[in-house]
Amino acid sequence: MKTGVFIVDDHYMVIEGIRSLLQNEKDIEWLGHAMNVASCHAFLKQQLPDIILMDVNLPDLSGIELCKEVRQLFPSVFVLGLSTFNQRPVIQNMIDNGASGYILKNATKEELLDAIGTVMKGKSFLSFDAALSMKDPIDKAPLITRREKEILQLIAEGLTNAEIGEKLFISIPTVNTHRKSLLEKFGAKNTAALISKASKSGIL
Amino acid sequence: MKTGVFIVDDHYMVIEGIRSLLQNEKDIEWLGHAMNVASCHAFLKQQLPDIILMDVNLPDLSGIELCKEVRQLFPSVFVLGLSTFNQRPVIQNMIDNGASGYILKNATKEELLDAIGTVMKGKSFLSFDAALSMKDPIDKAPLITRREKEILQLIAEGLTNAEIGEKLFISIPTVNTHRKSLLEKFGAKNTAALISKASKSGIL
DNA sequence: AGAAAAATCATCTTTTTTAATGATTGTACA
DNA sequence: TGTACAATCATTAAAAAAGATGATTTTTCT
Repeated sequence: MKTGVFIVDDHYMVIEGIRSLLQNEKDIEWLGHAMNVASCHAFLKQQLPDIILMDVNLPDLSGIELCKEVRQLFPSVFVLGLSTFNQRPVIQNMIDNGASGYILKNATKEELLDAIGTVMKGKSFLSFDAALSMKDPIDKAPLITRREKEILQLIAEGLTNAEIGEKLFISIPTVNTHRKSLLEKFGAKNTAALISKASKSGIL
Repeated sequence: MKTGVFIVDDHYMVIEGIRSLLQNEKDIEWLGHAMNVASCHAFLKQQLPDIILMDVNLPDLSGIELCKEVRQLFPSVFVLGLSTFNQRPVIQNMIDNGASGYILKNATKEELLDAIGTVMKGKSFLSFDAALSMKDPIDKAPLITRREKEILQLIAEGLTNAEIGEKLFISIPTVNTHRKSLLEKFGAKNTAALISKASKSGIL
């Protein structure tokens, strides 16, 4: 019984790379690819793969949503995230939404096969170890609340506390409180460092 | 006479994808790949390719530097940048440093061959058209000076004007002047917006 | 060599952020 | 059902950034 593999990624060369890696594998059947959410939907109406390799950031921006949907509609279909580095928060988000793990785009053929095998056994595959062993510094994003995120985004847009307060119908001191907890949670000395770290960690 | 192609990219799957796309081309000889600047250097000591496909952001962070070096040391070697979207400023930087153009990682086989052919004729290949037709909003980065960039980075790290002045041996008003021209060039209302825009445009 | 751009410094005012403390009201969850 | 935690508001003060103007010295490029 072959494992049906489908891939969703907006980079043709990555699709081609994975296809090339998997094409001679006896246990794997290449079902095709989609380069956006819409065509992935279209495919799933026709046929269900065993596993979907899914880029964590698609042009539609809703890779996380897609993962959630797939897992809800078709619980038998496993999702394995495909990512580059410094996308830890996005990956976490994807796993929270039902992905069975993720694999880095610079993984070797062996790692890829290992990941597919592991996931098909119902286990999860995380290559955090590989990521951690890289020198690339991964700023892990702190957990922030809905309100804090909302305010963080407005700060990044350049609004002052007064403007944010007006927009959200809250007082300036309140905005300030959230701002301070953001600074603390991110370990940032000031707004500049805050926005910089938030950007790097993928929240913005 | 075959065209010798070498690739520098930190994503194994992209390397594999391009190899797979090019392997049956009669006019192209696959010379190998490097996943970082160091091993690219090592290769160039042994053999000179006709064209190097080079990822714009390598783990060493010095893709632009590498491009510059290669073009200076070996003017006969063409460099074609490999990029994803929203990296316009980085690409521009690479072209300013001698790259003959760039191609998106979601390009088709035809586009890739076209790009290689065009570059080998000594022309430049830019897939800006393709990029522009995408809905992905590209924040084009303003041209900033070396000094401004230096200060921008220190601001992003959370240093105050006084600290920056001390570090760079310049006065606080000077730091302020640069800061203001950064705000103006980026069209940002304040530091938060500045860092946010700079991050999005890939400068940080 | 000369023009343009970059980098430097200064003064002064206003606005905004940061810090330090304290307190109340919901609400989710064990 | 009580205990975190989130979200709200307040006061006061110090630090920092932003805005306005003007000027000099280097670099860089043509």
